[in-house]
Amino acid sequence: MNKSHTPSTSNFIKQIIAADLASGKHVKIRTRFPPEPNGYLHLGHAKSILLNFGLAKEYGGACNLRFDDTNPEKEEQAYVDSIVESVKWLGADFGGKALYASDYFDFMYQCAEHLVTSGNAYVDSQSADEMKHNRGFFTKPGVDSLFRSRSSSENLSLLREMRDGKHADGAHVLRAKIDMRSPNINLRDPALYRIKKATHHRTGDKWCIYPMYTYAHPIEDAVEKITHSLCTLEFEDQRPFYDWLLNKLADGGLLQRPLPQQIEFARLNLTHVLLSKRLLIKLVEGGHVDGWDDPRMPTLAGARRRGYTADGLRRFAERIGVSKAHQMIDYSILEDCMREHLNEIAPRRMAVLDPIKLVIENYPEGQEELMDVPNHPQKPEWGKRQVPFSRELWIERDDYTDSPPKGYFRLAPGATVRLRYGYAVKCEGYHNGIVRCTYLAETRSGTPGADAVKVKGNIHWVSVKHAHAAQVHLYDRLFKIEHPESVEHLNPDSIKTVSAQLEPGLKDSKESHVQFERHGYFICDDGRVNRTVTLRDSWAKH
RNA sequence: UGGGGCGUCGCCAAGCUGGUCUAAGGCACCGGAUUUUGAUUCCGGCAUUCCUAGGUUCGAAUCCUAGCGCCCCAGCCA
Repeated sequence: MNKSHTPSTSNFIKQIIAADLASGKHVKIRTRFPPEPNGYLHLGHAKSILLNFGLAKEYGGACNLRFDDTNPEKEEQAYVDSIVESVKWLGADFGGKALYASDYFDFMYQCAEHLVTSGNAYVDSQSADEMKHNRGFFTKPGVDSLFRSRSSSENLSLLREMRDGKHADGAHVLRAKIDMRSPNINLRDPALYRIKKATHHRTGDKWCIYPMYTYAHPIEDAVEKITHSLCTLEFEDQRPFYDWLLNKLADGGLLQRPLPQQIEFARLNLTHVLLSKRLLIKLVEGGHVDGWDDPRMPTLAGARRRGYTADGLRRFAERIGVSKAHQMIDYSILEDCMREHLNEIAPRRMAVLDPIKLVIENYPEGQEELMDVPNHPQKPEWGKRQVPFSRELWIERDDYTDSPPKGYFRLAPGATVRLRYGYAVKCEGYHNGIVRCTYLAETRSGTPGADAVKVKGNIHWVSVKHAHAAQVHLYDRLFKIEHPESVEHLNPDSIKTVSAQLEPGLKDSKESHVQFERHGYFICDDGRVNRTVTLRDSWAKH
C-alpha cells in the first residue's frame, strides 16, 4: 500500500522475509518491539521500533508492542506509560493495545512443568556462587550440579513449592538441562526461573517466581505467533537456546510450528551521546539534566521536546540502514535529517536572538509600514503575513561589525545591506550601541525599485515597537566529545538561554515548528521556545 | 587461549547462486549555477578497488586456504 513511497534499499532481514513469504513458510509476517519498562526509550530504540514496525508495514504484516516485564524489581508503570507515549509519537501502529509478557506467566509456568516432567529441566539448589563457579570459563567446561540428577517428581514438587512461596529468594532456581560442557556458555544449563518475592507492577503478589528473559522471550514470541524476532547482536549466542526451548515445547504439543526465527542486527551507536539506560539514569538522578525528557536527553521524550520529529527520525533510520556490521553514526547525520524534514514543514519567522538596535535616521519618526513576508519562500501557497516595520529595529549583533573580515557582507560602516523583506539600508556608523543607517526609500521589497539596488547581505530584523520579548533556549549537544563515557564529558554549554526579540504573533503556538530565518529550527510550545537545530552555516567555517 | 559474529570510499550501505563491478545509493567533502535565509534547490566531481596474503578460474568483492583486526558471551539482568 505504500508502494508509491521511495523504495528503501534492501537489507539482509528483508531478504529473509521475502524468502519466507515466497516459500510459503509464512503468508503474513509479524514482528514485535519488546522493551523492558525500566527506563525511557532512547534514540537507539527508535531504530528498532522503526525497523520492526516498518517491516510489518512494508510487507503487509503486523507488529506488536510487548512489554518484557519479567523483572519486577526494576520495572514500573510510569515507564510503561512513557514508552507507550513515545511509540505512539513515532507513529508506530501496534493495534492500539500493548501486550505484556506478564500476561503469559501462567502459560510459561505450565511450560516449565512440562520441561520438568519431560526431563529437560531441573531444580538446582546450589548457591549463586556455586553455580557461577561450576559454570566454568570460556576455555574450561562446566561441571554438573549435584542436583542435576534429581528425579522429575522431586523436581516437580520442588518447582511447585517454589511457586507456592515455600522457599526463600535464592534458595533454588529452575534450570534447563542441556550440556554443562557446551562451548557455548549459554547452553550450560541456563536458569529459567528464580525466586523473587517482589510485587510486580501488573500481577501484584500473584507470583513469587519470575521467568528469566532467556526463557520468557522465546515463549512470548511463539505465543504471539511472531514470525521474525529481531534483536541486537549480543543475543546471537542465545539463539541456539531460543531454538532448543521452542522445539522442546513444540515437541510437547505446547506450541505450534512454524516457530519464530530470531534474527540479530547491529544496534545503533551515535557520537556525542550516551545510549545506555544505566548512564542515562545517572544523568537524571545526578541532576545533570532536568529529567528524562530534558530536551538535551537522547531519549525520545527529550527529542520530542527538543523539536525533533518522528518523520525526521524515520528518515534517519532509512538513511543509516540495517546490517550486522557495528555502526557508529555521526550525530550530525541525525541533525541533518531533522533539517531536511523541518525545512519542508516549518513556516519561516524572524527572530533576533542577540539584539542590538538599528535606527534608520531618514525614516520618518512615528511612521509604520506592514511588510509582506512569505511564510515559506519555496512554498508560495503558504501565503504571506504582514510584519510591521518602523524606524527602530532590532538586528542581530553578529550582523554588524566595525572591522569586517574579507568576504563579510553584512553591516559595517559604509556597507549596504537589505533588511529582508523591507528596505536596503546603508550603514552610516555606530554610536552608543546603536547602528545608524539611512534607507533607500525606493527599494521597498516587492516593488520594482527593490531590484534596482543589488546587495550581497540580507539580514533579518524585528521592529522594536512591535517586538515580542521572549526567553529562547539554545540547545547544543549534551556531550562535548565524540565518544563520551561519563558526566565529566558533559558539554557545559549544552544549554544557553537568551533574551530574544521575536516578530509579533509567535507566542501562543503549541508544539509548533518554525524556522527563525538565518538561525535554525525552533519549537514553540506553550510559550517556551527551544532551538531544535541550527541551519547549516558555511560562513561559520571562516 | 573455547564459542559466536563482523571487516566494501571519512561515515553508513547495496552487491556476496563468480563475468553486466575499472563496485549502486545516501551522508560528508570539493567545485559550479540559481537564490531578498552565507539556508534551501540544482548540476558536476568523488573506491582500477572490496582487511591482508596466497590459491581455484578464461574471469573473484563474490569460491577455497591461511593470517590480521574489531565486537559479543562466564547475571538467580534484559
